[in-house]
Amino acid sequence: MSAALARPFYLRDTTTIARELLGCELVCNSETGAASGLIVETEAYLGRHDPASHAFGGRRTRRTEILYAPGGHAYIYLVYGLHLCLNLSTGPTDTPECVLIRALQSLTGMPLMRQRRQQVPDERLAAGPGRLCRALGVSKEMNGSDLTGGGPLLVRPGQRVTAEAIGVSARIGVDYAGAARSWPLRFFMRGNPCVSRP
DNA sequence: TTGCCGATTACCT
DNA sequence: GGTAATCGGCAAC
Repeated sequence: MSAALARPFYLRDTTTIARELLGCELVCNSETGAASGLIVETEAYLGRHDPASHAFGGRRTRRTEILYAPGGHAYIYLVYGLHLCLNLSTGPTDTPECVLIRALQSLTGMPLMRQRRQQVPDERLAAGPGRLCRALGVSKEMNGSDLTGGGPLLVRPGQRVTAEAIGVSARIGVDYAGAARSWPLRFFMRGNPCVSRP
């Protein structure tokens, strides 16, 4: 079993990290049990200069504060009053960028994931940002936790993914962001059935 | 303090 | 295809 990705991994270019996270294993040790999956879909959010980012224009509030810390922390927030989204912060201090984890291929803890989710095929257990938080047992109390050691969340190196195997598209659900709505910042494993949508 | 709206999902026709 | 659910963040008043 390989060790968690360490700080230097997270201090680099956000788009590069979003690509390299594909094929890595995301592990969540919640109070109700552990589960993990291969990351098969991500999106990059480029902070100050990205109208789709919560930190656009350098916006700094209680919610976004963690993004200004060094990369390698969890940024977890509630959307639509119902669902949590899990992001991994990236870049050095004062660079409020992050990568949204959009889908996993479940790997360990599958009975628990099935129990946490409604009756769905295994491929759909974590096929979406809200779904994967539910399946893994991610909670908002995990917001701000350090991904590089000691916390409930961590990422391990996993499968090697070639450039040809990576699909690229515009991000999902950011139609409000003007021209940024079409920026090619969504990355996914081509042909993987666990991606949130084709 | 008010009011709008969202980095979604499930279920409806 | 359409939309209800549900509430915290945030900007404006």
